[in-house]
Amino acid sequence: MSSHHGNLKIYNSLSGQKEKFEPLHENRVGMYVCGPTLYSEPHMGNMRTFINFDMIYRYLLVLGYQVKYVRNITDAGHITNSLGEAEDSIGKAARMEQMQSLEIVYKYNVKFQELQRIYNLLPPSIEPTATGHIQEQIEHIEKIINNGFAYVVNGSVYFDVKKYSEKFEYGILSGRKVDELAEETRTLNAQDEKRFFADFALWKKANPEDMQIWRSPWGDGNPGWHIECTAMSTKYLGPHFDIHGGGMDLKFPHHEDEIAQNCGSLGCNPAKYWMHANMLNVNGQKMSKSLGNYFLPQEIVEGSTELFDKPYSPDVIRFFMMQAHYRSNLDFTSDALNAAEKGFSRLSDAVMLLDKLTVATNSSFNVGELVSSFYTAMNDDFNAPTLIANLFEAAKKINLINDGKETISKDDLNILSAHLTIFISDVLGLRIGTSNSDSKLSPVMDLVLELRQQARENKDWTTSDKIRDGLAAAGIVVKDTKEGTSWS
RNA sequence: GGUCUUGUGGCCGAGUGGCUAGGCACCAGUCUGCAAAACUGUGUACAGCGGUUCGAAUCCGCUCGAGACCUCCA
Repeated sequence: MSSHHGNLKIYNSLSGQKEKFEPLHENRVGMYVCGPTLYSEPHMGNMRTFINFDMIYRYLLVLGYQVKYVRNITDAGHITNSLGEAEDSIGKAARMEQMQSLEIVYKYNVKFQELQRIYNLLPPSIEPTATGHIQEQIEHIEKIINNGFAYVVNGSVYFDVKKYSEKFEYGILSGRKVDELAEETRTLNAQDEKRFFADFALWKKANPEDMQIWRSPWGDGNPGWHIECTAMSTKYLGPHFDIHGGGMDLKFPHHEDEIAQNCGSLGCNPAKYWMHANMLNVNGQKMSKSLGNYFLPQEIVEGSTELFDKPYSPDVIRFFMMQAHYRSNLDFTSDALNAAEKGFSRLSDAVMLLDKLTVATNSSFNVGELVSSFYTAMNDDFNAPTLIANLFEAAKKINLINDGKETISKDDLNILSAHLTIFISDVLGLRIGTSNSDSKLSPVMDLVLELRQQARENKDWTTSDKIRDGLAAAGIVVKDTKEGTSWS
C-alpha cells in the first residue's frame, strides 16, 4: 500500500538495538500487548503504555499491514505480595468493596472501555480474558511438565528454572544470570515449596478464602501470573509471532518468564521483536499506586486532581505524550502540559486553515519532501516527537501560504492535506476542530460577530471591545484576520 | 549490592561524529483601531574531567547526579 512500507525499524529489547522490521508473514503482523489487571481503575501511567501501543498499532495500519492486535485483560490469577505470600489482588479488592470477583472485574472493565473511548484508542482485534482461557493455561502447564521444566508440590506447580537453564538461557531478555540469582537465596524460607529462588508458580493451590477457584489435574487452584499470556498469545497468534509489547516494568520477571514458559512448552521465544514502553513520572518518580503519586485519566480531563489547577482535554494529553518518545521517561508537570496545550492549538489552527488556502499554479517549496519526512520520523522506531517537529514545519508553511509568502499548487495541497490527516488523526490519534461544531451556538456566534463588525465599522471601539471581552470571559476567543473574524 | 537506562539552553523534548530539531516562555520588529493570531529576526544547550579523531552532545574511560527493575505494578 505505502511505498514506505519496508523501511520501518524497531528497537528490539532482546538485542538492545534498532532492527529492520521484517514480519514473519509478508504484509501481516501479529502483536500481543500486556493489558490491565482489573482490580482497580487504570491510572494515567497505565494509560501511557496503552496510548503508545495504540500509536504503534495505528502506524502499522497506515503502512498497510494487516495487523492482528491482541491485548489481554487480566481478570484472574495468583499474585504474591511483598511478603512472598500468595494473594489474589482481585479477590482482595472484591472483599474490600464487598462484591464478587466478577463484579469487580466487570466494573473496572466498563471503566477501562470508557477510558479507551475518551482517549481515542482503537479497539484491539481481540481482548481475551484470563478466566476465559483456563483450559488453555492448564494444557500449557501440562506440556511444560511433560518437557521436564516444571514440578508439582502439594497441588501447586512450579517452573524449574535450573532445569530450564540447562537447555535454554534464562534471563535472555532482562540480562539476568541464573548464577547471580542464586546468590539471592535470602527470601527462600523453610516453608517455601520452591526448589530454587527463581522458580515461579504456574499453578497455585487454592486457599480456603479464595473467591475464584478452578479445577485442574493438580487439584483446585489458580493459574500463575505469567501463564495466561503464554496461553492466549499462542491461541490467537501462534507459538511465534512478530511483536510482544508491554510496560518497561514487566520486562522482569513477567516477560522473562513468558519466554521461559513458551520455550519450555513450545521450544521457542514467543516473539521476534520485544517492545517496552517507558514509565510515566510525576516529579521525577514513577507513577505508582504504592507511592500515591498517581491520578486517574478521568481526573485530569475533569480537572479534579490536586496536582493540576485546570483540566486538559484528552487530545492535549495525547499530544503531550506523543511529544516524548515511547522509550523515554516522561514527566507530568503543569508547565509542560500548558506548553503542549498551546502547541497543539497552534497545530490545529494551521490544519483548519487548509480548506481556506488559495492555490497557485506552482508550489514554492517541496511538498513531497515534507510529507516524506513524516514517514522517515515514524520509520525510525516510531519517533513521534520528530514527526511532530516535522508537522510544525508543515504548519509554518501553511501559515506562510495564508500570508501570501509561499505558494502551493492544487495537487500539492491535496497531498499535504491528506497526509496531515493521516499522521495527525490516523497515526497520532488526535482529533482536530471538534470543539466549535456546536450547531446551536454557531448561528448565535454569527449574529454576535456581525453586530461587533458593525460596531467596528462605525469605529465604536467601546462596543466592539465589550463584545470581545465578554466572549473571552465565556471562554470564547475572537480573532480578527484579513479574511474576517473567527472564534474558538 | 546486582542488571539496565539516563543527565541537552528559562521549561519540556528530538538528535544518524561535521550541516537550524521542534514546542512553550522571553526580547525586538511587521501587521492591526487596540488586542489576539500569524509572520520575521535574536539564544555562545549539550553534568564534570580525561581520551580517540582533522572534527564529539553523539565513540571510550573515570567521577558526580537521577531513575527503573531485582517483591505486585503499564
